[in-house]
Amino acid sequence: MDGQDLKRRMAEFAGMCRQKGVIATHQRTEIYRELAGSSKHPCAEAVFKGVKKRIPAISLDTVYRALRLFESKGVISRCCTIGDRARFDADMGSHVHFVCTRCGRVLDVAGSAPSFLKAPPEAAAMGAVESVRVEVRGRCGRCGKK
Amino acid sequence: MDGQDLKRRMAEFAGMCRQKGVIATHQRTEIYRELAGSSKHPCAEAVFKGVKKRIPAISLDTVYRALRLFESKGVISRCCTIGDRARFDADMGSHVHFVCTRCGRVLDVAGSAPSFLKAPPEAAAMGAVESVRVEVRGRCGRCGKK
DNA sequence: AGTATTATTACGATTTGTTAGTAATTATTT
DNA sequence: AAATAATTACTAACAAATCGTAATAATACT
Repeated sequence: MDGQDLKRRMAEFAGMCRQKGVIATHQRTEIYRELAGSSKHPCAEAVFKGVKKRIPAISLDTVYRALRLFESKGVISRCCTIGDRARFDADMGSHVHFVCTRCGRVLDVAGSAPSFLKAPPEAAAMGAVESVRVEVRGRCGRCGKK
Repeated sequence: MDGQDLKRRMAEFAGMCRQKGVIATHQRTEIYRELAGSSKHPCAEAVFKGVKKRIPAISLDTVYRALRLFESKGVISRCCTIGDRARFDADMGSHVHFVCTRCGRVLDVAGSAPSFLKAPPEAAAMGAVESVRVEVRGRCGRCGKK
């Protein structure tokens, strides 16, 4: 995620908020920026720490509220739970995650074939599919070297 | 899961415990049986309630400890988190889950094509893959009829 | 078999992630 | 600029999960 990408994401954020009736306050904008500017799929606490550098008076509670609001409006997604902390992702496009079972890092798998992101027909027969989540678990490169 | 299947699973459990140095105590055996005998992917509390019928004095803490131990030894897996409760699965084979976003049910998707359970090559390049988890989210048949 | 040793269980108390109530603050409307 | 509505920050609460520990059960040893 370079500066250009982030800029585009922030513009999209403003548009989504307008469209979905979410007031893009200063705090919420910075919370989103923290999430969109990171490739770490951070937990609420990590987002809080990051935003705090720019808005020292922000409260953890506001971060939780904003993340929950964003999620309910489809602006971000709760991508997985590592340990017992929920991790978030500003990228709403279909993609695969690599989750390291040792260090807990969540990495984006670039350019995954679309076949991995379609629901199998047997699942489609079970109900109305809304989304498909593919998570590859294993030991990441950094943890691999024992 | 019929009686025959459960019986086979319990035998496999004994073998896995022996192999992995886990003492198969009475409590642990019943905890595993509760999980393997259910197709509901229960949370810790639900396992506790089930086992309690057979071992009234069992404590919730013992259930948590056993589930954590089993997970760390690869005997069971924590399949997902619904609401804020972790759900568990005794089936360690690759399979797809259908998670109902309305009622929280977690259903097994039978007979999914193996292509859905293979890691994409891009992911395999990122580290040592241990498992692939596919979660289809949507409204289940029961919740579908409004 | 009986004793020593080690591991597990149950209990209670704690910790921790997350949510809720509310007064003060900020943004929006008139 | 005053009034109205929404959001924020604070504190407290809640619930899932964990930890310390004494009692208990299981294993190893002789």
